Amino acid sequence: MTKRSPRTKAKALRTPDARVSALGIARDTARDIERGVYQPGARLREQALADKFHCSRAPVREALRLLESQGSVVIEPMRGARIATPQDPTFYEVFLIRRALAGLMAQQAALAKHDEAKIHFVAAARGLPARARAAVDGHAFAKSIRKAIGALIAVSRTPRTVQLVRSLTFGHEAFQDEIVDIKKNRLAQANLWRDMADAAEAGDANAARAAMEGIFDNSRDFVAGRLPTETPKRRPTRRQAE
Amino acid sequence: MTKRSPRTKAKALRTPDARVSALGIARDTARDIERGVYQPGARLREQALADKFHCSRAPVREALRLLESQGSVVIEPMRGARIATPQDPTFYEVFLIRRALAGLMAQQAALAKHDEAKIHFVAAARGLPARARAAVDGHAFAKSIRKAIGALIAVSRTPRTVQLVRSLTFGHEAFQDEIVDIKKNRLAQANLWRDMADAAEAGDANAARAAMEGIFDNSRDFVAGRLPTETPKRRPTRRQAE
DNA sequence: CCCGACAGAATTGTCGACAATATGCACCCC
DNA sequence: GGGGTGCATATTGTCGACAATTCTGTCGGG
Repeated sequence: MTKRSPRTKAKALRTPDARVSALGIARDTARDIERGVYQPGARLREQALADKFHCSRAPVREALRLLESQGSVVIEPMRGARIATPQDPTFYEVFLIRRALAGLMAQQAALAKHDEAKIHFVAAARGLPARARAAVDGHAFAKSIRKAIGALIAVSRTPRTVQLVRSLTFGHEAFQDEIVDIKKNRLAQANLWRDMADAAEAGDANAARAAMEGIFDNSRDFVAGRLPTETPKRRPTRRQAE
Repeated sequence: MTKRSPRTKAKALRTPDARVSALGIARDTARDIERGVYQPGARLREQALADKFHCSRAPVREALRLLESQGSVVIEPMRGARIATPQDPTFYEVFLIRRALAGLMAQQAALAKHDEAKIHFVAAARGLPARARAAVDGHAFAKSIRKAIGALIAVSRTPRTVQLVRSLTFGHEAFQDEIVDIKKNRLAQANLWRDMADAAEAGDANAARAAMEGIFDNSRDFVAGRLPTETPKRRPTRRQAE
């Protein structure tokens, strides 16, 4: 007879755009960055973003701080926010860091108990070899890979690691599509994902981590061959606003 | 010609505390957290910090966002900021991340070529067991550990990783001194450092990483055994400010 | 006696405006 | 003509106030 009346009190939001808060702005802007709407190094003026989202500069500032912590934006005191540039001299080191953190995720996924998320991940990873053979180009297969990554994120339960990897992936994910564009790499990576799924189901953390690191090593062989030619080390333009 | 409006060029700082900006507040508060001024889980009310630093709430909010990105503070929407506690889900995850990144550093140290930095690191690490036996308390030994860490940083040549680990060490290094306060742990860690030095000299990256991860696992056993007695996450809704 | 609902207080989210500082441009001197 | 200097503009940092939401203490009913 206990009348469960949750304290939902008719949430009436007056603002026309109900989702224009700091978090929403950060999410939308992050998506824009991911989609390449802004050039690397482009300035993000607070007033412009405030006008775009029909709000004040305060939530925009919060959103920019959030994006900075995510790594996709760099804020310098009194000089504003800019899109982060992958022109770091530590490009290869970032690759190694991502490798280590991804290995941690695989390890945690293997240690996680068997629940629906784990079953989903194992299924997604095991299906990759078949998709690698069926896919005619790298783009379709990359989509499947991203699905498996999403399942891995869900099962590993390592939000901070995911956040860290995201902040470090900027400028690197461009290689991924190229890597799986070669059928040999595609199949090799798919098989490693399958190995990871087997290890995860068996609870073998070391094997899962080794498989994940193998995926990165497979990519590294590809990336290493084309990295040395990249050292522009100059600032092409000064004004890249908007 | 344009109109001439001569203005005062004198730089006059009106505020008595010239360095009370968001960054300064973040740094000072981070130091306070490190020194244990705030209890883990204590709330950080914006107005209280604003009063403390004689400024408005805006820079305080910026500082809190910064501290959140560093992991020493947890912010929940509409519920304010709290000092991060080991009970927070991300605490152990941060520990694992540090473990993975430290393993990467050891790995890179082993792969580095033999130069003066490597010789220095190997010597520093090999000397730890003797120092562990000679040290009468944990504090002296912790100093030797820090020296070895400095040598490892120099030889591994992973500045980005070091920066990342530094940003994640908040609230964790407090345990380190306690861990080496027990002689058994002290000796175990020293021996693992020695193993790491051996592996580094032999160029065995996997062994070096395993030794480093062993050091963290040794610490984890200590931390895990002491955590349940900390705070039982009940409902300590009393005033925990200041 | 315990559970749910209500009102008050406390705290956070957002806003518009002002002050401080960096950037860009024209001018002046060499 | 080139380089340094100073001002005008644009952008960021900060402030005080209001609105929205959550938390706390109290009251009434079963």
